[in-house]
Amino acid sequence: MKKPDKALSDTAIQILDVAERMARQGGYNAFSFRDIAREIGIKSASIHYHFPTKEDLGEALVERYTNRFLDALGAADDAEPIEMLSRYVSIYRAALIEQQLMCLCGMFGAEIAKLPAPVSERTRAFFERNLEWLDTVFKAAGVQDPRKRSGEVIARLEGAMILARAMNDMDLFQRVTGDLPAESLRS
Amino acid sequence: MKKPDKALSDTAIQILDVAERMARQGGYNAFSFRDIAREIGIKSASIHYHFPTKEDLGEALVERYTNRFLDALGAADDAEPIEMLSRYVSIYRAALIEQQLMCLCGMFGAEIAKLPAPVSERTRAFFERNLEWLDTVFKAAGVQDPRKRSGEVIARLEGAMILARAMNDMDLFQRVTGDLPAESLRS
DNA sequence: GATTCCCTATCTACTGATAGGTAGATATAT
DNA sequence: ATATATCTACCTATCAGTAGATAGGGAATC
Repeated sequence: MKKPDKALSDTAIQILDVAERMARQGGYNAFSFRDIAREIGIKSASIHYHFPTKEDLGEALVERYTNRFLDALGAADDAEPIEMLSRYVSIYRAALIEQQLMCLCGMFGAEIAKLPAPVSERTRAFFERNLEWLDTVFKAAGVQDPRKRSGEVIARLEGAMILARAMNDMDLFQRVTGDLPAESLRS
Repeated sequence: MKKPDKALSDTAIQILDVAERMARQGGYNAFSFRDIAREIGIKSASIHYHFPTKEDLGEALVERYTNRFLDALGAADDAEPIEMLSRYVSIYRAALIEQQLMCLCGMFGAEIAKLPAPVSERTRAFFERNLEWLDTVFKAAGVQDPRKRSGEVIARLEGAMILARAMNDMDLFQRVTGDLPAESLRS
């Protein structure tokens, strides 16, 4: 029997979906209550019922994104390190290629100096938990300085998303990250 | 005898300086004519005299940033590849550590889907010229698939800036990019 | 030498649009 | 009756952008 902390209403989910897409296209200042409301066919005042302030909405956005991300990753010891790293890369690739969107936390990470504190803290937590997950994988693989490797992996993936989108060349993401799993396990 | 295309007035330079800092902190929507004007002690209407629209200001921002960046890089064959790559990394490091700012084009690259076309085009041109510069270095070093290596270098540096800022841990940038010059020249 | 004209650069005052946010009425369903 | 969810109507602040007045400095003309 599942017992979610708070069950989100359909409307709340719609709001999050639309806001997430807008945020992942243009950043924290690129989604507005009015735009979201217009797209899902309600009034902007109604959004405040579900998310009292924009800060709250931003927090909920990062929270859901982080949970989904970690869910998709699964346990860091589910399989061999090389396979776990391939899975890690494929999640970024899917976001870029299939959704045609930037990573939400990559976007917010770039803007972090101007985000409301609760949002920036959750963004930091996203990266912290990703680093920990990767650390576990690299430790299992017996590499030196796992934290360094973990940072390299995240940096290359976030940077590759930006570069591929800026160059409007999604193949570039594949070229830049294709060998990442094997390379990052080299001693 | 130097003959600059257009000499920028002191005020125009001040506007660009303030706008660049704001943009590199929070993105394209994080600088406003009013904020810039307030900081340099003029009225926002006066900014329109120097830069008619925000789009024009954004373009000028990326243009100046790109020119300065390429100037700092110098010719790609100035020295040995390993030295040129070290120089490349050090320019990013200086921006992050000394200025405490994100790369302007890394920021705009993330937001590229929502930028005015002239700004996004110039942002793309920044990366194109950076890739070309790195290609030249890697070709001189005789590595295979220079474009792939160039993409990896840019991706790792832009991503490392985001990660270090998000984690509020500037040493992380150093750890993630410290070996980059030597590593990227390995066959 | 004084006057006229023009260019640069700024100002005041304004516009219409949009931002996030609030109060309170209303409808629906349990 | 109460809780949920939405609405209308409004607020203040800010956004980019415009029109037109003003001031100062040359340079050319008288």
